[in-house]
Order: sequence, then structure tokens, then C-alpha cells
Amino acid sequence: MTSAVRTANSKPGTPKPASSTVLGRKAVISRDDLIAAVLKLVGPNRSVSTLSLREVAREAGIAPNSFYRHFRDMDELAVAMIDRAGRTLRKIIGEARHRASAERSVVRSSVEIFVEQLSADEKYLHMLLREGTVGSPAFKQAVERELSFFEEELCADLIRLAEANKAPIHEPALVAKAITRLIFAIGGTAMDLPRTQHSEVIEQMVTMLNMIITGTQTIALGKMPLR
Amino acid sequence: MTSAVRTANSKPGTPKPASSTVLGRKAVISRDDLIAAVLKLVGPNRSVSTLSLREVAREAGIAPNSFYRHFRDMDELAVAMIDRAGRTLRKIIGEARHRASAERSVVRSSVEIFVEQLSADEKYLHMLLREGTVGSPAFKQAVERELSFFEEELCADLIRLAEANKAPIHEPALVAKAITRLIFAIGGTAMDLPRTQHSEVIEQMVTMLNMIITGTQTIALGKMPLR
DNA sequence: CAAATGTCTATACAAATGTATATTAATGTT
DNA sequence: AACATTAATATACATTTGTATAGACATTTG
Repeated sequence: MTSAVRTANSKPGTPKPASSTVLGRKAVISRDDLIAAVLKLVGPNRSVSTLSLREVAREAGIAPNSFYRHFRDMDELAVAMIDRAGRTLRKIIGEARHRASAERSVVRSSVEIFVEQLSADEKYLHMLLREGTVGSPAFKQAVERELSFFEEELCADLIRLAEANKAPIHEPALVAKAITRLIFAIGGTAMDLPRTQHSEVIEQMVTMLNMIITGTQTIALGKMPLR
Repeated sequence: MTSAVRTANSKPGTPKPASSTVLGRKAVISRDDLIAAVLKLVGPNRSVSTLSLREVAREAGIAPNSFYRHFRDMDELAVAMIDRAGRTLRKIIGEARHRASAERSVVRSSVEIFVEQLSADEKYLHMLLREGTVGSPAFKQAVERELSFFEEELCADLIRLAEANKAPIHEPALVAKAITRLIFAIGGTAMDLPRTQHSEVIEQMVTMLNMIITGTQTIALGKMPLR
């Protein structure tokens, strides 16, 4: 976790390293176009790890070799996509969490937004949810990094909520990790389900999260039922 | 979940469909040898979805075409492996759960055995934990099937424990699902960690599971602390 | 305008892949 | 012993892959 973080930049807010377009031909295609091509190709039965460089170039409408102008190889592209996917999703969920408040609980509205994104046009979630445990070390690291961002934000939220509700929780960091991993795992399999079953998935997720939260609160109160 | 279950046999206890060796040459290589070859090739940076038929044949020491005597394609091999992986792991965990009892809690000893298996020689867990969300529909279905087996066994255990302890639990099936998915998700990422961190992973898992169990018990008692 | 420079394409090639066809080898049956 | 049947191999072929090399085009700078 300490040694090899060389591929992607650590800060989550740097879209381009440096477009050194000071001279030469105007770029007719951009990194974004290649990312878009991958998003078009990735689907329920197609993972990024099985995409070939040529395939992506074909979809993007460029010559295979032009690919190298933008990425060193498919792996670098994949990492860039994870970066973007994480940013995008965190923004969406963040907004949802913000506009939650009063009526619907934060848990429920967050879960709803999340599940909604499962069938969104942008298939960012696809990569983040499914391919996190396959691929190059750099790729897995990128996914892990994004997941930890989610965890951190969630952890902060949990602490804030605990103070607001005067309902302390036990080991908030662990709670955040459990919630994140659980939701992402179930989301990864739920993507294959028809949309008609999404409401059922939401109910399941909400119930699970309520169990975890209830549990951590109960433990924090020192009142564990039995054993 | 209902329509297409054609690739693998539903019953989890049929190793071979029918070795119709009534005539001809004695098979010098078996399905098991090919499976062993895959297990040798699969590793932290190599997923079964990236293995080629020729590669497996090479590792097994046979001509590429001989592969077809045993499997229609790599996908069928992968499904067969998931089958076996599930059976193997369920047996291991089942025994561990059985011999748990008294001293160490069922939760703790099961988790310990599970994490122990992460670094076992047999790399069955590799496939079951990581590649479940990538691959062909048949493959994903096979993984999903094994996971549901785990869930069912765990669910039965939970109900039994609840009755024994007079500590009822809320929605045991959902609890089983949450636990299974959570453990598998975290296990999938923990496989990359050095073994020195495994004890830490165990502690995290146990704490998480205690939260879930405490939560479902608290809810079952109708005493949710606040909301 | 011309030179320089970066973007893109064209062509090419070796390597690897899945599979078709044909052949050889070993086993069981008669 | 002769045959039938099956397992495994050998050879081959069309595709696809990643990438090397070289040239064409456009655009900025001098």
C-alpha cells in the first residue's frame, strides 16, 4: 500500500496532466473520445480487461497507432477511466446525500441514487463495481483508491450524523468500509438484473444498512443483546 | 434467474456427467488435469478470463486440439472450476463451523478459516472471490449459484443459533446474504495483502459481522436505538 | 512564406489465437 | 488376430493482436 503508486496522480482533482499543445497539428481526437469508445464497448458481457487496443481505436474511429498519442497502453486508459468514474460517482452521490435531509433518510436516498445509477447510460459504475479485483496491479490500486475515497466521505458523514443525533457509533471507519464494500458488491451483481427488480434491491440494501447502523449504535451503547 | 440454466447441472454433487469410456484409447489426460493447469496459471495478476485455450493446453502438456475432448471452450472449463471451487470451499468452511463450538465463537472461527484459505495453495478461492462479476453469463451464473449455496447454509445456521440462544434475528435470509457478500468482497481485496496483515483483516471482518448480528438481533427485539 | 513540430494514417510484420482436417496410437470387442 | 472406436497429435489457415517504421497533413512560430 506504500510502495508503488506511480501510474496515476494521487490528487483526485487533476483531469489532464499537461496538454502540451504548443505546436503542431490540432488534436482531432482526445483522451475523452477514447474513454467514450471504451464506455460504448463495455457492457454486461464485456469487461475492459478483454478489450483490445485495436478494438478501442476502431470504435473511436482512429488508426491503431494513434492510440499511443494519448495512452501508453490499455492499462493506462483503464486507470484513467477509474479515476473519472470515481469522481463522477462521488459527485452524484454527494449531491444526493446533500439534498436528502428531512423526509427520506440519508441512507435510503443514497441507496436509491446508487441503484438508479446502475442502469444509467454512462457505464462508469460498470467498471468500478465489477472489474475491481481483476486486472493489473495499477488498475486494482486505482479502484481501491476510489473505494477508499467513498469510505472516507461516508465515515465523515457517519460521525457528523452520530453527533447530530446524539447516537454514537462504534468504529465509524469500519462501518464505512463495511457499507461501501457491501453496497458495491451487491450492486455489482444487481447490474445484471432487470430494472423491475431494482426496487427490491433497494429494499434489501436499506435493510442491510439499517442492520449495520443499528448494530454499531447498539454496540456503542454497550448494550449488546446476549453473547 | 429462471430462464437459462443450461450449461451446468443444478445439483451440486455430480462430478462427472458420464465418462463413456466403453471403447477406444485410455484417456491419458483428464478434466482434472486441465483444471489443475488453470489453477497453476491463475494468480494475483492473471484471471481466468484472460487465459487462452492454447495457454492452458500448453501448461497441461497436451496439444491444443486435445482440449476439445474435455471441454467445449474455456468458458465451460471455467464453469466447471467454479463448481468445484464452491464444493471444496463449502466443505472446508462447513467442517470448520462444525468443529467450532464452545470456546471460539462460530463467527470468529469461520472467518479465521476463510482468511486462512486466502493464501492456500489451492487457488480455488481466487476465482470464486474475484472473477464473479466478469465473464460470460454462464460463468457469472455459476458463481452466483455457489454464493447462494453459502447463503443458504449460513441462513440455516443463523436460524439454528437464534433458537439455541433464544436471541431471535430479523430477516435471517438477508443477514446471510449481507454476510456472504461482505466477506467475499473484502476477501477478494485482501488476497493481495501480505499474510502479515491477515490477522488485522480477521479482526475487521469479525467486528463487521458482530455489527450485523447485533443489529439484526436488536431490530428483532423491536428496540432500535433511535432511528 | 518557410521551417519546425506534433497529430494522424498507411503499411507491415511477427506472434498468438481458435479451430478444421487428417493422421497416428492405443484400447476393448469380436 | 482383425476390427472398431476413441484419445491424442500434427499440420495448417485465417484472424487478430501489439507495435515498429515511415510518410502525410495541419498548425504555430520564426
